[in-house]
Amino acid sequence: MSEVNITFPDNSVRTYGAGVSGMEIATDISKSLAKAAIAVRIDGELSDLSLPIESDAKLEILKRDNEEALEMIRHDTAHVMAEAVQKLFPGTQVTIGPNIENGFYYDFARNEPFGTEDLAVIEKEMRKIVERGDAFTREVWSRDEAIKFFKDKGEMYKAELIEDLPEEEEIKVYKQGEWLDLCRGPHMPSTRHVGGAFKLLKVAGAYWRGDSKKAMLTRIYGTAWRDDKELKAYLLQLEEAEKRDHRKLGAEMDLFHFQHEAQGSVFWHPKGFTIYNQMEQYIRRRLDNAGYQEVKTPMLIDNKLWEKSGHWGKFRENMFVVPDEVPSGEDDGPVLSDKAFEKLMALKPMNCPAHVQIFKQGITSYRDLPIRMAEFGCCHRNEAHGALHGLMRVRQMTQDDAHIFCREDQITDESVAFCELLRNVYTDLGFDDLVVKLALRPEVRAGDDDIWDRAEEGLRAALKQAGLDYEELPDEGAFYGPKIEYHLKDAIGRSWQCGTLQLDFVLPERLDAHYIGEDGGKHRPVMLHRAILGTLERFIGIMIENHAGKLPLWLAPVQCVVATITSDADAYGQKVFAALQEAGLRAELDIRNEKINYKVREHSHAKVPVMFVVGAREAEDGTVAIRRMDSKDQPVEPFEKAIELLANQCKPPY
RNA sequence: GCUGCUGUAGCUCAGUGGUAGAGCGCGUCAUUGGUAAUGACGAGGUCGGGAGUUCAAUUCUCCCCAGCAGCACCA
Repeated sequence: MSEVNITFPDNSVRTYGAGVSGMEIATDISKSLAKAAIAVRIDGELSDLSLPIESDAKLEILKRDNEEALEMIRHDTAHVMAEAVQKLFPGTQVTIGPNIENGFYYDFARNEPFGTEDLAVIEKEMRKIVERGDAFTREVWSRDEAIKFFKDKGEMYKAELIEDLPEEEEIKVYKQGEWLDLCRGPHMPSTRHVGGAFKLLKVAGAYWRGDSKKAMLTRIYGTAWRDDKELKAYLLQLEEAEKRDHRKLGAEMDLFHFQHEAQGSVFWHPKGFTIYNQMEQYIRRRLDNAGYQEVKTPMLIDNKLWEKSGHWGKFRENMFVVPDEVPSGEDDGPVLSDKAFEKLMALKPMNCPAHVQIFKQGITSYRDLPIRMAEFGCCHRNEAHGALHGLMRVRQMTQDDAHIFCREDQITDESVAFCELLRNVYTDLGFDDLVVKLALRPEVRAGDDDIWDRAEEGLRAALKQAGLDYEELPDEGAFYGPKIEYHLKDAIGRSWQCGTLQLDFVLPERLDAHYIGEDGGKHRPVMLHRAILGTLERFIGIMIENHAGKLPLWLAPVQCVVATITSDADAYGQKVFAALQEAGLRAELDIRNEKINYKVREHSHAKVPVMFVVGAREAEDGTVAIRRMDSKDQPVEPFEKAIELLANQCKPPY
């Protein structure tokens, strides 16, 4: 019988008979290891403990405390859930059940969708299956056998999955007792290894293969951990994250609201609009300094321009269309005539075509390029109702938009400059952990490959020079050019695209923009569509969640509250308050007939960063007791000094 | 838009086939209190909208609307 040499992580080598399994090796080393083992890594690849090893290999025995264990626990839990569901709800078809961050889901096809109340029942059944502790055993089937088996069982989705697997792929199924599932593996030794630290979290609809034209399946989300302590910690983290929800904080802090008469559009309250204005002014300073010129263009534009720009063809279903007709003033009868649809206008969903119109006024020389045209453009997009989400996804939005008109040879420099500007802004605003993606040429595209090569290379060079790590997304670019996307995460880990840089060779062509080149002839400029924040709405939403409402001083709607302890200090409080205002700070004076405890509590809840508490002593000495959010310290300083210090700290980062 | 869940006072929520309750908030009065809730009293609700079943609907049924989660789409 031939032998295999097994090399362990500490470089020790043991020799076994060929075909030895990971479990046998673990048992050979120690009983306790065999008990704790959940999988092996053979030459870097995760594998089942039960599979025979036929040749020399590096081997690592994985236990529950390995990083990969969580992945396996979750995946195995998904299998257990699928079995439980099929047992409880016969006729339900299984489809796919991958791991996701912090958990897993499994999509099921069933005529009657699941409700939330089913989760507890399924969970109970799952615990029985775990308790039963059947071994996960692997089998390799022939393709035809597998397809026939699943079709006979009425598992049409599984059969479809197998049919679509590449020819060379082995068809593997994993059994746990009577139940089995098509699966690539690996799995832990038995269902008992799943443990008890799992919880089903929610049900939701999801399209088969992510295609809205295909069937809607029911997805069940769950989470699973090594032990109850980890599970509890995760559930607590979810709860904490919910408290940071910008919609909740927006209401509590009196920043903004939404109502059905204008769904998807923000009613900014004075405090919220203070944040908005500060952000806008900050970006304006940044843009001014970076050589941008600000413009303002119409919101309501004839659809003839949208036809020319291509939006009417490609973006119409996202637009709000308005008839260009004087509505009837009669109380009864139709408001609009039958002919109303003949003359249409649309609320702009983007600013680009309007910017091209400004570019086209007069004659532009190559010497004028690049032209960086900025607008805090108020755009409307007719988003699907289900897409709307607080400030993150709205129907009326203001972009910190700009279009850079330049020559092709300026693309790289302009892109680099933009990436650096964006990085500086994000750093100012406290985002260092952004995710950057580069969306590359899609199948259907305009422009020849040579231009695309240059465009993509230009963006890669820009990202490199800006020192940003990024992920490439093939096929995801816009039809007119590649784009860089900057993503930020909200409190519960949902990722939102904020900044973007898009190269466009198409729109200048469609709208016939040109400049006069060195050679005296007409040339097409290239357009760079770019936004740093993306939209003020979304970015402010992200800011609120990122800071849990405790915004940096320069953005805080109220920077300082002067709170008096007794009415004897009211006059002095007035004086300090006036001095704060004089220093340009956003201040409030609280001389209500309330106890200081009450005032401190209330302003703390309102997330006011600084309170100046004044009583008889302070009035006497000309001082203030400074109380900062989340701090029990109460240093006492002369009020002029305290204000000077605070004014310094309230300066915007740029 | 699709699937599921939810919709009671300004907010957070309880509750019932016989037209409603708590806490916070709000108002009035008293209280002048040293860093996260002073006390008393009071006002406030066509129980999301419409239809149906019923002697009677906030409660049961259906439709609509909105919100939430996810999917699809996207800044």
